[in-house]
Amino acid sequence: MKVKEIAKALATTPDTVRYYTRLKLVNPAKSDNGYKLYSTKDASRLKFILSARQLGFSVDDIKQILSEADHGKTACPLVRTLIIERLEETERQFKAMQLLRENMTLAVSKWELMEDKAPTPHMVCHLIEGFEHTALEEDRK
Amino acid sequence: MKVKEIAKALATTPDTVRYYTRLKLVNPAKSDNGYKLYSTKDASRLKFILSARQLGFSVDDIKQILSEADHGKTACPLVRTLIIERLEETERQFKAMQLLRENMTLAVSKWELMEDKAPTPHMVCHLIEGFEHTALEEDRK
DNA sequence: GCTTGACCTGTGTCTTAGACACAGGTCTAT
DNA sequence: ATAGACCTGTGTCTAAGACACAGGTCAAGC
Repeated sequence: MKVKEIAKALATTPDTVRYYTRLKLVNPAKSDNGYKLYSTKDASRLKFILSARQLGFSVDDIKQILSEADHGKTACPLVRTLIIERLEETERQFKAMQLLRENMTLAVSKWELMEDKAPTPHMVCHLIEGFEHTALEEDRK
Repeated sequence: MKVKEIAKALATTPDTVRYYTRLKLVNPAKSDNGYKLYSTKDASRLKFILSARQLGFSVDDIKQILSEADHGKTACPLVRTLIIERLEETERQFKAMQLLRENMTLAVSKWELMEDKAPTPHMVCHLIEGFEHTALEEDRK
């Protein structure tokens, strides 16, 4: 399969496939015209990479995992370590997102309340101006 | 105030303050020794920037908002547009995080179940190998 | 045989929001 | 006078691709 074909088969972009190929995470064969030819083995390797990416692993993590696996090691202990790290990181980010979402929703509803008040021109915007203070109050707690 | 002082006062880093200064989001005065001097006006401008960043606005968004405000415009309509975009984006990311979190937790518990099974050496790791399939099954739905 | 268009190649640059490095100038204290 | 802590501007680095560009290759139609 050529790059565009395999990209479509894996529901990703040719650029992404080329990127992983550049990093030598996959090593496709080359036909004599110079085109890269991806085998089904390459395909499952790419599938693995894409899955791991979805799980939040960095490309660098994946590089390590594949490297261990390529040298005959199980890679399970490494994956164990990495996934625990990832899970913690995800949890942290998730909480941050939750907070951000709350803040935004709060900000929007505040802004709706303020909307029909007379605008004070020196404020950049009631909304953020308002949020700013609440944020500071929060900080002081 | 000099850069390190104002950074501490705003609970951020000197590098961040310098970054915003480089982008001309703030324009501190300069003392004759060449040092930048941040006034309380600069401070509240920076506070605004930091708050907006916390709300998920990009630096470029903020640049636009401040530019409108600096030209005497209210900037409220712009902020209205931007915050609605941001909120949608946040919601999207939040759902993605939720899914990622689920996937990871699921993956970890699966992996714990598999742990005492005999390891099959050709697998990179049961965990991801397993996830890969469920992910694919999900995709086919 | 030739052209056109769709594909491929490698390489290089761009993005975000800062972090970090570096060479050199400046302040304060000893 | 000199050490140490600070400042300056400028340049480079990060992650994970996206995009651009110059040139090579293939299949179809004329």
